[in-house]
Amino acid sequence: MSVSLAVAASQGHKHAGMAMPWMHSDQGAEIALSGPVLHFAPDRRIYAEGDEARSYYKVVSGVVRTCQFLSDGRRQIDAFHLPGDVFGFEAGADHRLSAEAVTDCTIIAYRRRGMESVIAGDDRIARQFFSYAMACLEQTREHCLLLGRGSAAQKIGAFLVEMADRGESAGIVELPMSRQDIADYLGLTIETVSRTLSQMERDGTITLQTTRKVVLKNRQLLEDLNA
Amino acid sequence: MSVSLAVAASQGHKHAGMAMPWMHSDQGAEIALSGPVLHFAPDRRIYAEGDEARSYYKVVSGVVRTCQFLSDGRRQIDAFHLPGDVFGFEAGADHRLSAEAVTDCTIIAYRRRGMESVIAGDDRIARQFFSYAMACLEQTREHCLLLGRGSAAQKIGAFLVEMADRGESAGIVELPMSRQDIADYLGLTIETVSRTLSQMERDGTITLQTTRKVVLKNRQLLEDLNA
DNA sequence: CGTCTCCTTGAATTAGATCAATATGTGTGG
DNA sequence: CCACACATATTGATCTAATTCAAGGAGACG
Repeated sequence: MSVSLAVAASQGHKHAGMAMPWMHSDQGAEIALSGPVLHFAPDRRIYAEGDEARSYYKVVSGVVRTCQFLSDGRRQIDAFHLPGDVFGFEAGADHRLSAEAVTDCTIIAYRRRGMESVIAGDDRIARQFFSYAMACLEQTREHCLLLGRGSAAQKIGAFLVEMADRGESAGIVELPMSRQDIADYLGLTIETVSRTLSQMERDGTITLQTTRKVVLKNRQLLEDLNA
Repeated sequence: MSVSLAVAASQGHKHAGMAMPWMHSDQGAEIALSGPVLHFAPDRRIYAEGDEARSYYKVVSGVVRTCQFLSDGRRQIDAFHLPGDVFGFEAGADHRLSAEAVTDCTIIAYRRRGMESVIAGDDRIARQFFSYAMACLEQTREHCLLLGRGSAAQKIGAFLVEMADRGESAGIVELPMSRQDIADYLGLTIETVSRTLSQMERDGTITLQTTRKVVLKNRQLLEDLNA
């Protein structure tokens, strides 16, 4: 019988190092069986900024966005979370970001209490949590670099390359999110996102098979836009 | 005799919880005696992106900036580190950012080897390292929000409030860094930084006693610019 | 077939960048 | 102390990339 990762974690005896929830392991099925499984329809809120951080989550299928809202109604998307990614992991008592379903999605919740016992009880796991936090930090810094310094073309280029790297097939990028989502991730407007993609298609850098399916005709060119 | 924090850490027996290096404790003197102490003149490099991360550091006096350089010669400053702050802390083998002295400064280096033994040997310390990483993450996300969404006035306003909160005296903000540094932190040009500050002075929001000394006449107004 | 939402395109506007002087320091040597 | 040089900062005049405002299309779905 397959023991729940969350339970294994809270017991703190087992070395679950090979199957930490943020590792996109091949034992997906086992992990999928292990925790409380939740479903969300597009644009449904998973948790809000300020909610008590009782759990953290792993995406099984679909896509989740984590974001902050500003008083003027604008939104900054911090990250898109694809299957295998973990989100909602907090040091403090509350969530600092909101999380919402981008597409229909299935996620597993892990009790946070479990996490803390684990850190107290297992060095290897503690170090992995630490590494995970540092990885997030690095990713966020990369995002800062893009937001602070990039032209629209640089931002879109970097975004497409990022999505290509995270996706299955190398050349064809499926964009599960709307233009508005992309705009809010990159600090642009939907019009600029749309125009930039159109321009790239005219240049022959990409092909837009459908609005949400992009073929990278010249990936090198996209990469060269940045560094 | 006062035991070096770095040594205490590498031995991993003592509970140094109350004096973790990133906590700006009152035992500054003790800590200052404890590690290898280094001095840097303004604009001197402390380490470069890609250097092996043998140590992490704590600012004793002066100010340090951590930054990334782009191929086109531009620079994104990730953070300014004031006395008491820790920087150069990495999960991986290498530094992902460069660190440079903004002003004349004194810093303490902590052997990284120590850190790892500590994490392995002491749960409380492991958790504090984790918390530190998460705190950095939160700060970086805040920075993203500013970079992605702010107008020049919002960025400068937030920056002044941030500096005011971190500094000694509430109303008067000493800016140890150049306009170029501020520009590279906020994703602006020096001209825009200068113009925005001048405009704020004309509005009566601030007074520029000297170019590096700002009086916040109406802090509330600066805060309201953002959220 | 119509309605709704999302996306694209066009024209006008603007915030910030860029280019170009000028000014304000700040330190150095006479 | 002054005079000079050099770095840093301010200010002004354009320029431009991206936003805003305003229509149109293109799919999805009942």
